[in-house]
Amino acid sequence: MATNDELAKIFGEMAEILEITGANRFRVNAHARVARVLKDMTIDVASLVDDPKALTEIDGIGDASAKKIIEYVRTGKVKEHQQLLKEIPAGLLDVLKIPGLGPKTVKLLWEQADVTSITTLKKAIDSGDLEDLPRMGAKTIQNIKDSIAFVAKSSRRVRLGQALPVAEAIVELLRDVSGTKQVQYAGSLRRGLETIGDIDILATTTKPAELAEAFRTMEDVSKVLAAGETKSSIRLKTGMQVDLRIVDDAVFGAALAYFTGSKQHNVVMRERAIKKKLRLNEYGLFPDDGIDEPPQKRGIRPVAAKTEESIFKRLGLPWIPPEIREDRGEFNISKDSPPALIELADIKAELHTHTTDSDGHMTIDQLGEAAKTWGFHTVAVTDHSKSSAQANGLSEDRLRAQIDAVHEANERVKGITILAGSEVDILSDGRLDYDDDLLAELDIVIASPHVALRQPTEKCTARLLQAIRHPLVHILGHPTGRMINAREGLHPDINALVEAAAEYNTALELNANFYRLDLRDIHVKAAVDAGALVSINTDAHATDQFDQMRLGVLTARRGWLTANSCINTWTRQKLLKWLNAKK
DNA sequence: GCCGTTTTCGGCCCGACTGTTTTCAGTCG
Repeated sequence: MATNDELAKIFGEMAEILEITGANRFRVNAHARVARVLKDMTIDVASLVDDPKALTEIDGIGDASAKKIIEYVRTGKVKEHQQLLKEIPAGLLDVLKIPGLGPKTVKLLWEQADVTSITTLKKAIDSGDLEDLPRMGAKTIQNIKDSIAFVAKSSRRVRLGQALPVAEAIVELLRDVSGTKQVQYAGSLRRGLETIGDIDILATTTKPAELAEAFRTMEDVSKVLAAGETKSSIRLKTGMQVDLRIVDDAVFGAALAYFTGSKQHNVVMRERAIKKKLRLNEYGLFPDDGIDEPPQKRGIRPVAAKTEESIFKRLGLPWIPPEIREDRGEFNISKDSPPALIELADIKAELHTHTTDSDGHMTIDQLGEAAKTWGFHTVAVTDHSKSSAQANGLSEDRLRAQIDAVHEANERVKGITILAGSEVDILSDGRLDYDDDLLAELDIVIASPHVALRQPTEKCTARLLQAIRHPLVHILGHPTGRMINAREGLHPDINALVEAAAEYNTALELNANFYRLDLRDIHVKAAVDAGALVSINTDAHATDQFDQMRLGVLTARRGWLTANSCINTWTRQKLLKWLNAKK
């Protein structure tokens, strides 16, 4: 979906430039919203340009944006975007990305100190030119210096699987501080986003000063960024930022909803409140009496605050799971029958693992025993195929020997079914790495792309479709091959894949490894909408990696997946029947 | 620039913290 990404970038840049040049802030927001909508779409926006009505029917895209989208698809550029780019030096957009510097300050730096890039900003700081500017004291200048150094060192968002254990450790630590009542992480982490910008933690306590102090003096803190009465903010030595909010126990629900976000979801929540003559903030849902001063400061009692449920209910909504609070349709779900999103406890089988026969670190028996401790009824051995030489992929003879070994292990390891399978490479032309005769001997076949991960959309879509349509393939493994923060991977036409998957009864894998999470959330949603089956697997190479299943489940929930559409939740009988239908 | 269970025009979400000010602008989430 290259067009969507390109256009999202263009609209994002337009929003940023408009912000710096001081345009109407609602116009700025409108552009930023179009960028977000385009990024979230799985349909190629280029396929809609022949029908302008289809474009403007999308929430957030009006006549003006539709015209620009059509212009881009037809001509490869947007005139207004080009004109805006000429209005500011290109390097100024990098300056805007420095934490603490917003559009107002960037404009000031540019107009009054000739700052046009991070390089010229550094020079301006060193020369002392900034000191004469309004609101530029020694502390502000030092903060800018620190932020530049920070951005240069680590501007990346942290992967979910790395942030989650850190947050859990901090929550545990704070829970043990005297006076603490409730502690929970919120923000993008609670929503299960694939990467996390910073960790938000919410707490209630009878001793706020002690809790804040304990937080700011934790072992791995490198810098205290803020130290207020209710908000503390720190940076860890790893570069991750963590915010702690201390709130009153009686308004924990309101605060939790507020700090869980997403920002877009919250905006819609507050707008809904206003329509009902109410006012929503992190202290609760209040009657709106038209007075500007915040109601909680005037002693007005909220109509809902203690729990998230009470707030949703008062706004005429069911409790919405955090993972789908993205303003991607969650406000349309039925109050009486909200979707029953999949849960970790629903998972009864792990269908993608590697043993010491290829590049894994566990034997078949160890794999079986480990899977049992997770309460699974079935686990599949799916080592790499011969082309994956770097991963010690199995030759035909070695695979045949492994099939026998799996059957023998099944006799030894009681209480679980171990399947003989393979993660067979999808070669660059769409053929599989083993002949059909051998694949037919396996209990389960996962076909995955490992090479040629830069193929253009058309070519890789055809390649993956060939695998989906193959009569012996059960699961398309990690369909895009992306590695979060490291490798783009393929950009196939996801809608074509999910439709074919539904038609050919082939499951699409949601690989739960925290580097992959592939399918990603919006791809899962596309699969759900198309009625395709999904298989969540850890791709475990060692017994301690089964734990990553929860990351896969979080991502699946973000894609609105329910248990019955996930083959890993099925009973052994149902699963084996489905697998055998393809032999 | 977008949108409509009071609207095709007139609105468009809310509060904490910092660093600078001497009552508040700017940024962030």
